[in-house]
Amino acid sequence: MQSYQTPENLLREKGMKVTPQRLLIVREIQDAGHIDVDSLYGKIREVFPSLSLATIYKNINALMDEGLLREVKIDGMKNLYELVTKDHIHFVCSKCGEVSDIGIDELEVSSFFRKISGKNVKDYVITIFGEDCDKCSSVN
Amino acid sequence: MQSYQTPENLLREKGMKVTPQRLLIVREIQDAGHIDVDSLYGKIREVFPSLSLATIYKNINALMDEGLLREVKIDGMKNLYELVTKDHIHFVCSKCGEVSDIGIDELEVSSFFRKISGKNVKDYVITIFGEDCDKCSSVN
DNA sequence: ATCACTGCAAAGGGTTTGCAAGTTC
DNA sequence: GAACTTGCAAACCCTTTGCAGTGAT
Repeated sequence: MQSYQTPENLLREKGMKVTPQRLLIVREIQDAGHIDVDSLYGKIREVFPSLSLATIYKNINALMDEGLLREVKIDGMKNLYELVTKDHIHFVCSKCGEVSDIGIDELEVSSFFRKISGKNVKDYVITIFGEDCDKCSSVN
Repeated sequence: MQSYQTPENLLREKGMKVTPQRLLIVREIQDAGHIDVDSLYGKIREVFPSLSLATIYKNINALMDEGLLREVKIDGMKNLYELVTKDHIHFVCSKCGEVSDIGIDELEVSSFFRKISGKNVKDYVITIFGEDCDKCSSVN
């Protein structure tokens, strides 16, 4: 299963060269779950101070071209990036802005939307907002 | 109901000055349903050739600040803008890129997502993709 | 040895800002 | 007449591109 691949294998399977910079970029995205360009840049520079923003962008684009990475657009936030994994939707905490994945049953969701829209739903992008995020709740 | 207000009244209710440029901007967005900045700029310039892009942006931001306008972010498309109306989700045709509104029952959708996520869903942004759009289908 | 990647600097595209002139209320 | 809006130009992101040098396979 793709989700359990090491970053290195993910890259090799796509025929991408495994450079230390690229490997760390993938690892940091994996660790973060969802991350924006600047935060990623900051983290990578702790290890490779000479790394340039252009390299971040080139890698993000290369990884998206290979289908390993996905862009996540949420209102009022910078674009985030996440590794492509099996079906999930995004939950965003209105208090702290934390984005987390919620695993779903793809067919259940498709058929729900087919029912209410009358359309043959091939794909969907769903973000739900609420205030009961794990992080905030645990701080109460 | 807000949805049936004239553009002029929408602006007055928010205490915004009703200039000819602004009025036309609101009308064009209303007509288009969903429109990107450049298309809007093109349309407005047919009537006001001297209108500047900065004015488009200032108005978009002012209208969003007043809660009259909403930004619609869809992968692979320029940002679109739509007047804020009652609950709907977006259907995007994978063939032609047409974006259309699908009216929904807000409570039904909330409770569906509460059920599958275990979260107290306060809001959501949903885009569904398919190939059976009205425009494409009618051309078959 | 080849092809791809990195890093730098410059260019590009989209959006915002400051200010003077004009408009709405 | 006060407050706001427009239009222009300049400034500001954020992102991409070109190219020379470096590194992976």
